[in-house]
Amino acid sequence: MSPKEEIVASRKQQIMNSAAILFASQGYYKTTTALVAEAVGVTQPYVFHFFKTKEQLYLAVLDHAFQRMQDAFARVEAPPEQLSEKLGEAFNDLLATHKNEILLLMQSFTTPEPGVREFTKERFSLIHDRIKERFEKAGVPNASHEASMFISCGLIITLSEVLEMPKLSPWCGLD
Amino acid sequence: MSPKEEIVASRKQQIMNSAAILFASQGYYKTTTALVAEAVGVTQPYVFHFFKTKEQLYLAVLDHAFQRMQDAFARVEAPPEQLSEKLGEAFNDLLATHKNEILLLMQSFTTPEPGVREFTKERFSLIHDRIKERFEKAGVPNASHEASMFISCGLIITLSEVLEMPKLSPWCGLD
DNA sequence: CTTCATTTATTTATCAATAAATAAAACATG
DNA sequence: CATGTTTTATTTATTGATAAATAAATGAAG
Repeated sequence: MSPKEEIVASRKQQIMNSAAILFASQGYYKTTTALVAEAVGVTQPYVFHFFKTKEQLYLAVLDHAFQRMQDAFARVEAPPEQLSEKLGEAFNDLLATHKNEILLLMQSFTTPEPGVREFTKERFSLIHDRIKERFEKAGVPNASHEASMFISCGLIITLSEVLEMPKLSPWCGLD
Repeated sequence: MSPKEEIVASRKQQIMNSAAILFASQGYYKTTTALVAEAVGVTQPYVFHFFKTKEQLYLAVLDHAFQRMQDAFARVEAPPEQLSEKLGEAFNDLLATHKNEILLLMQSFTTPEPGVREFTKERFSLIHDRIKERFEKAGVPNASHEASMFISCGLIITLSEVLEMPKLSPWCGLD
């Protein structure tokens, strides 16, 4: 990558980073391309130099977030009886290091843009399948059910973060 | 209620009904006041005769949905060891009879309008407290944790409905 | 009962603001 | 100068909201 390309890549990445923060906290519709541009220190039309449409920008950010999550889970190694716990830890680490992305993807299913729906559905399906596989290979009896419960845990944690209600978090009095 | 008031009330209710359907399936921002009006067969400005702002309409619908849910849970009576199951049944019944409202309120925490956030937070807090109380009175050890898990179950069911992914539902292979 | 007045229900017309997207110009730099 | 980067200027569409007008119903008075 030549130095020139580095700058371009960094601009694009800057835009995606700012977009991730804004989309996560304000959602798809309240996040205007002008706000994203302003956060980066660039003019609004310039955003369209990197992303053909606002939706493309959103999908790019979402894709990145899903990818990071998949990788994090794939990196987990644990004996069968600790698998669930270790996957949970991986999720928590991600929540600590990339909160924006996690909140974004756990909320994305709410964005009623058809393109977003389709993409989100596909990715959630993938995540579920992968987690299920992990449980299956660990010999857990009802792997699909277990995978669903794991994801539902992610959802309630997201809810507790979004509403700033620690008491909603399932590890509230424990851990 | 005089016949005149009945007609007014029915108009208002019609608007709230149509709004519930639209808000649930298209979210807050894609649901325009014009769409709501059209669904009822009324002009767009007339909606503002009943609700001062679009947000007020949304909150009214949301309030109605939360109320119905609270009532449904309050009506549940069960021995301690069946409480969780019976509450779950109540939720499922509601999902069958008032799917729109359930989807709406389980997604509402995603709407970044400050007024909506506050309202949603307050109501989710109430729901959690009530469920927790029920578990406490039933002598369940970790009532708060149990209440959170119950709500998280509602969330994943909603996700599975919104994305039309039955395999995500925790009762997928069972029940 | 009929005529006039008053309220209630509803529409037409329109505003002001916002936001996504396009095109073309300017700027920089190797 | 030539290529890639960034801005200025502008368009077009949408949407929430307001104000004023119309129509229909109700009620009171002669």
